[in-house]
Amino acid sequence: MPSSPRRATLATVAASAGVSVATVSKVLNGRSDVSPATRSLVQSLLQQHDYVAPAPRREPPGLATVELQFDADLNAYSTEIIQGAVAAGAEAGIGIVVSIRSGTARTTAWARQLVAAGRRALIAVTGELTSGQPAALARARLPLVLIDPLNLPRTRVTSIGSTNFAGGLSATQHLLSLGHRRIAYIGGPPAAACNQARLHGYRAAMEAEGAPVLPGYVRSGHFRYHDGMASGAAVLDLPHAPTAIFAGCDEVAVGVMEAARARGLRIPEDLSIVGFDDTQIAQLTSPPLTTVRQPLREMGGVALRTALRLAAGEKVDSHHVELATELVVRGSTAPVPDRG
Amino acid sequence: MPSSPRRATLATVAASAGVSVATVSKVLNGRSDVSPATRSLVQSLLQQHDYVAPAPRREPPGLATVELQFDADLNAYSTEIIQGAVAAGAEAGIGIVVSIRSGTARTTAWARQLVAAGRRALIAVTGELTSGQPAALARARLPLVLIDPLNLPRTRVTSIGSTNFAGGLSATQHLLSLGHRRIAYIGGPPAAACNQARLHGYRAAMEAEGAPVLPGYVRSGHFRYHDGMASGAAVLDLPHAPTAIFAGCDEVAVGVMEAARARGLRIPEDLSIVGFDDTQIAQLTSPPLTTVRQPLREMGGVALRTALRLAAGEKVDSHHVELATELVVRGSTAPVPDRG
DNA sequence: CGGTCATGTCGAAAATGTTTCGATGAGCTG
DNA sequence: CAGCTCATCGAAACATTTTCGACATGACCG
Repeated sequence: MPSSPRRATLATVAASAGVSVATVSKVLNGRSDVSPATRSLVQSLLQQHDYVAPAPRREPPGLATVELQFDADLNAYSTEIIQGAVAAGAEAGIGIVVSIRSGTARTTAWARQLVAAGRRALIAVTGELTSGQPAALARARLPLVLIDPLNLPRTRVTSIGSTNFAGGLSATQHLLSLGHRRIAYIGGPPAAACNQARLHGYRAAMEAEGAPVLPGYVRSGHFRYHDGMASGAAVLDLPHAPTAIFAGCDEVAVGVMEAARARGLRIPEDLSIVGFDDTQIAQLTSPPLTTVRQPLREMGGVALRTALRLAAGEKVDSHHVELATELVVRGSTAPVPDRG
Repeated sequence: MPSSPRRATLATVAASAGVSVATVSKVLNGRSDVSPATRSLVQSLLQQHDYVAPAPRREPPGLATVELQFDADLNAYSTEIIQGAVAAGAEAGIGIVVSIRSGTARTTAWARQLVAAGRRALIAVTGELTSGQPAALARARLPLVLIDPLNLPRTRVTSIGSTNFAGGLSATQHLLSLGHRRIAYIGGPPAAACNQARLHGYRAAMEAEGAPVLPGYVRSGHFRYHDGMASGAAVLDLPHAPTAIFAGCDEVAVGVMEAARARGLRIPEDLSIVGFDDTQIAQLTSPPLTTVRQPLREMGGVALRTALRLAAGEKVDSHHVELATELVVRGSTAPVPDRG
């Protein structure tokens, strides 16, 4: 059949099917008043004629969305990221779709579905990527931005983080400057890049000061309250217990606080604690938590803007951006007690 | 202006603007061959006539979305709601777009924009509605579900809450059963329906037990840490200070805890505290907070499913649904100290 | 058996919105 | 002033959806 110069319309299909235009329209819209026989006839002819919906109507102004995906249940950290992304999205007229990663079946199909649903980009927070996923997303033309990725795959992906090394350094220096020498580090997953950087910052500060990292002083686990409590208990029960603990995140710090209280230790008189993140809970503890502020809202905002630039086809300046951390001194740190 | 029985069409607007249908169509589609004067004239008339795009065409294949709007910065409470809505959305194949309410300019235009962007419904959390807003949303055919609304407008809107009265009752009864008689209530905004219900539950329990509500024992403010600390301080400095405090939410409870600690009071030995919500922070305090669990995740999920039913044109069983609250006893409450 | 009624299919015509293309007139140029 | 260009606008053609009535069919009833 000679390809007609003009695109097929309902009229074309209707004529070749021997039905009215209205009937073809009904088939397209899944109306009920079409007999199954007619329906399937029309459908096959629609395919034969390569019928495609006409004029993609008015592109609605606010349709664009970006998917913000978390790896696990939301917590205080997630909340700050969401807040930042939502605020930046509002400025750009972009909606933020929050999702929680579940058993990822087929990445390729999933990515295509997201694109079809209008997502302009995907921001994955603290996620673990298999090596094939960036490729699948690229095939679907879905830009990817990572926030605090657990692992960095070999392929070039864009990621946002903060100066974890500097943060770990300054937290530890703060404790050292208060006279502490026996300082422990209770961190997160050993494989996580951000955890490693914080740990190295801690080690660097200790080494520079000539303070020894005693055996059992470096712990890992998850960035969760219960891990903090368990690791805190273990460290405090050491024969040479520390006088200060640097926790890998605020939630862990709160767990450490609880372990300390259970042992009758006063904070900060008997034990100093520094957290990391400066989420809302850092201000709710008693005493308020000294912590390394990670600009989580800004990170959410930067991730969104970066994602939009990628979606617009622009090049980004750098594959990895780190925002500055900052030590926030509150009430959970004090000079080392007289008798260590 | 009398609402016409039929929806406004391009022809309606064109007639009232004194231009052709084609011109109005061009304005809608942002074509260039319309003079600025005509364009703005038509645009204002489009608004006046509440023109909404007709037949939502064959729906795009992708996932539909529902807007989840918060009234202020996100906190632990918001996080639970988001989590519940996202989980329920994943099951239904619906994306959750989180947004934070900002200076709402023109509700009507905003609602239309949401519809155009593919939102199936709007869930507003703890928001304050002006009386015109439900009408504007209805005109745009955007179903509305409220979670814990501050005020209920006269018009019928669908809302989700929890049994605040029963929660206030059981929290207070718990304290009474521990022997407390001097119990204060530190709540949220006086006008908020949920706050009033909790307060009345408190009063009912006190009255049933014959325990007097002493002067100054009922405080209001916002549901925030600092309000809790300020009101807690005020109550604890009364000549007849309470032996127990029922706080209107967990964050306020944490503020009260801090005020108590600043006065050298031990919790729970010297002062019992009960919170409300059972957000994540209730488990992070020291001691862990006794609180009234509000099923926030379930509320988020129910709100989403209700919104989807409304969007599908189904009737909902009831305009207001309340999920059950439940007292969760942890470590912040204890029998009244020997010498009241 | 004939009449009536409900139901399922279908299309003509009306409605709605978009696009094309020619008409109009203002402003500019020579 | 003739002639040209260009922005603006609407009539008409188009594409699609919706409404409503027509028709056939079969069930049910007297």
